[in-house]
Amino acid sequence: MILISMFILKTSLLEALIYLAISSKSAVNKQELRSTQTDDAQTCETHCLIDLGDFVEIAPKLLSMVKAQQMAELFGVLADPNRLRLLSALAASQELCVCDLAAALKMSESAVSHQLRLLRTMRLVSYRKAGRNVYYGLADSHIVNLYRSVAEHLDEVEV
Amino acid sequence: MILISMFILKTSLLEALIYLAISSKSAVNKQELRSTQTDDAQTCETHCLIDLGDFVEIAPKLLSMVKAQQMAELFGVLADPNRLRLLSALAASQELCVCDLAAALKMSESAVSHQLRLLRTMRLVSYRKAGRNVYYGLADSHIVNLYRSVAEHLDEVEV
DNA sequence: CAAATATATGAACATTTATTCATAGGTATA
DNA sequence: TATACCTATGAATAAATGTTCATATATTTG
Repeated sequence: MILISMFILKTSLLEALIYLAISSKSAVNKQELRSTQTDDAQTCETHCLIDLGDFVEIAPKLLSMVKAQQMAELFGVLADPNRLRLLSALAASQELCVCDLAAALKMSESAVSHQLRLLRTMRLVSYRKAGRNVYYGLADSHIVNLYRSVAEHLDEVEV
Repeated sequence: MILISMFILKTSLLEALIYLAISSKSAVNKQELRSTQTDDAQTCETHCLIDLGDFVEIAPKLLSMVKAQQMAELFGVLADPNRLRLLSALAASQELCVCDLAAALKMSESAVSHQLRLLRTMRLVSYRKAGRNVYYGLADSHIVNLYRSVAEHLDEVEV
């Protein structure tokens, strides 16, 4: 079971999803992790753990605040229907301009632009300016692959 | 490339993430997908697509509103740091009660209870009542597996 | 039975998020 | 150069989200 998921991760595109999560601004992580580890404040009198020693063991396995925040942000990008649809459009075509994306998704051009800015900030989309048009595409990023995997499978199952 | 991701999906836990996304309330999908296909409203005069025919081709590949919404909700569960930390705590131990979770994560018991309710609604956690305590654990869900994949890899990389 | 404990929940509040609206910047075309 | 077009962006508005606070329910213990 563990072996399987390890293997999957090695080959999978999910891999760098995680990479992204920790590579960006993880300078504070270590320090923060430690504090979470040692501090076992308790609000209730009687602990429910079968073995109280477990409490100490669990602490170091907890996601640190910083990591949790980063993972949450990552998943958060994919937690909006319109962003997913934007990605689906970009996955369907090589490049698309704001105007076409807006038309295809029936969103306002402003809304599209705003969301693209977010995706651009997260480095999920590529940006190419040509004349007065700006062409967006999927960046060579792993979240994109995650999305693709999910979307492909979605199609597969639906058929 | 496609082959690879197909294989991954077959074995992967991501698989049913998607399953979940479409299996629940996808009755409206077909109808909705069609409308998205045929309707190519255009807000801009000059399309940026190299080939205008692409526009028609892209439409059917777009995520439908319903699907996008379902996928977004799915990812949304994992888009909160405290929920991720709750999951990490439950992953570290077999079962934990509300009170211990609150203590371990330094959250109020109320906040924990609220979040657990959400996780319970999404069937991500198991619920076992014993006396006046309630023990929560990770359910055998695919979203949980997605989380696990990500979290495991996170550990791996950090070391 | 009364008091204490563990959990759940509704309401209020604060924060975040996504859209729209108005406007500005930059580019092509007349 | 003036005008039209595409995109970007700040501000405002609306909606969703998460926490706290107060309270309710249920169970155990004195």
